Amino acid sequence: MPAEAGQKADCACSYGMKLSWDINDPQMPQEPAHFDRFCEWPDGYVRFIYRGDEKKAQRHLSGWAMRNTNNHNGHILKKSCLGVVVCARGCALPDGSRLQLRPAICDKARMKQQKKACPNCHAALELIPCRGHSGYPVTNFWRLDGNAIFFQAKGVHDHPRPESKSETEARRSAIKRQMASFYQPQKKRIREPEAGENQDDSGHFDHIHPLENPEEFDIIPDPGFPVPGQPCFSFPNSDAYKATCDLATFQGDIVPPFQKYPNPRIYCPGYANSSLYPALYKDSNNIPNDTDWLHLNALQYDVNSYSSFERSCDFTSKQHGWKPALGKPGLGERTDHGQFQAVATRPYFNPEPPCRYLTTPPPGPPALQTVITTTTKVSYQAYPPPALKYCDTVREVKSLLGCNYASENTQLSIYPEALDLPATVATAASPTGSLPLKIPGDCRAIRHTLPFPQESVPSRVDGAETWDVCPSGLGSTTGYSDRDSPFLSYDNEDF
DNA sequence: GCGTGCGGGTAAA
DNA sequence: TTTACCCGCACGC
Repeated sequence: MPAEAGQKADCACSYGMKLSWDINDPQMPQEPAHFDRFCEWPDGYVRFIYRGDEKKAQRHLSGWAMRNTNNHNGHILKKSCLGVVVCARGCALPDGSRLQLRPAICDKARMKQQKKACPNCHAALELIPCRGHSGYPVTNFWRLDGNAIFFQAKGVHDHPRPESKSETEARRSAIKRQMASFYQPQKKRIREPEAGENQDDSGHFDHIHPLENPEEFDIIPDPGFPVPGQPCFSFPNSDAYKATCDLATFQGDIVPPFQKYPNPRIYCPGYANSSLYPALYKDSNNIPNDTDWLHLNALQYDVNSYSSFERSCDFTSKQHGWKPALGKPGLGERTDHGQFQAVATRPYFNPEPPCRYLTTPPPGPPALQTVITTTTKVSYQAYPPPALKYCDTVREVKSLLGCNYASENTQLSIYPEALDLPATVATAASPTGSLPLKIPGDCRAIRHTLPFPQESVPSRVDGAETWDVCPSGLGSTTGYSDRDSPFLSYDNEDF
């Protein structure tokens, strides 16, 4: 374990974070001596430098459902997170996990996707928008410069991980294969006398009732919170697989009778009157009025990934007192800690971790003007490099995290400079060094590492946007998929 | 059909 | 001016 932890610790401090640069810089680090391993699930204010021949980096891949965002900058590709699609009821799957689908990137496809029913409870699906960056979606920036691909993420995903792209693609391809192979015998049976007993649609479901839990076939079982004993599914019976596949596929085309529910308050009782509902919640007035809903989802959020840190350090978070928040919608704590904008605008998750350390919540929309989130026609200005390196104090936090490495096969990149709460003014990360870069909610939101008993306030370094908790590299890329193995299943392609 | 990248355009702050 | 976001288009798989 020590060796493993050490390896992860080495990866934790990405090379990109060691160097001081910002995606908006007019001049990027030239010919980096090292490159980072590709991180499929970047989270937090992280930066990576990938090799120019890194295929995944070239494709700007991400486990998160990122869509292209026009920043009117041809040199820097900006992508924003779409969030995750979940069951509106927050139904629990047999394994205790939650439905966490990957939002379709295409707007049209996404709208279509949201009209589908939960494969588990047939309730409506809901898109949980990402609000991890001061109330706005987490943004990722890609920039090709020389022989390196620079990546910078801004924001902390405040939602569970969706199904990764690779998983989605694998599942879709599997579905196609299975569909092709399944319908052949199906047609044969229809022609056979004994097969004509029930061939209509309703009968179809009756046939496959034992498998009417297609949630097993399209589930992200809590990516950051592996359920012991059921990391993946085993289906010795391939026929059952096929049947379920078809079922799920058909279900996906069924418009549920209760496609939407009429009570938006269920999303966030504390912010029911908020006019800051995400744009993607244009139809948020159709939310299931299910008293369990909020609890379930709050629980899900706590259990899953209410932040990158929990995702990577979930066990640690419990060990250090976050678990009591489980199941608590957090209204009281919201009151105690104020309304964190990023959370207040998105009522889905328990905002406790991000809020816990907020002191003066913004009464209204976040001070976005002080947060550089895009690269729109950036007016470049030279700025002095930071005096300190990012990882100077990493060791300290690493020690804090030492107890949680076993929690997940992901790596942690902790950049404690951002843990410095008072240091909400950063200069290094800003392309304009002379311009104080205030990091309002988003920076504070990631200070959820502070509950550690060994809590210490690392000396401020620089670059408030450099705090990083990233299940990066092989840990997330391989371990996550392998662990969860949701794509091993067969499910509705529409999901 | 969908993902992806690009770019025009608009609204809000 | 900055930023987010909508939309359409083209291209590739």
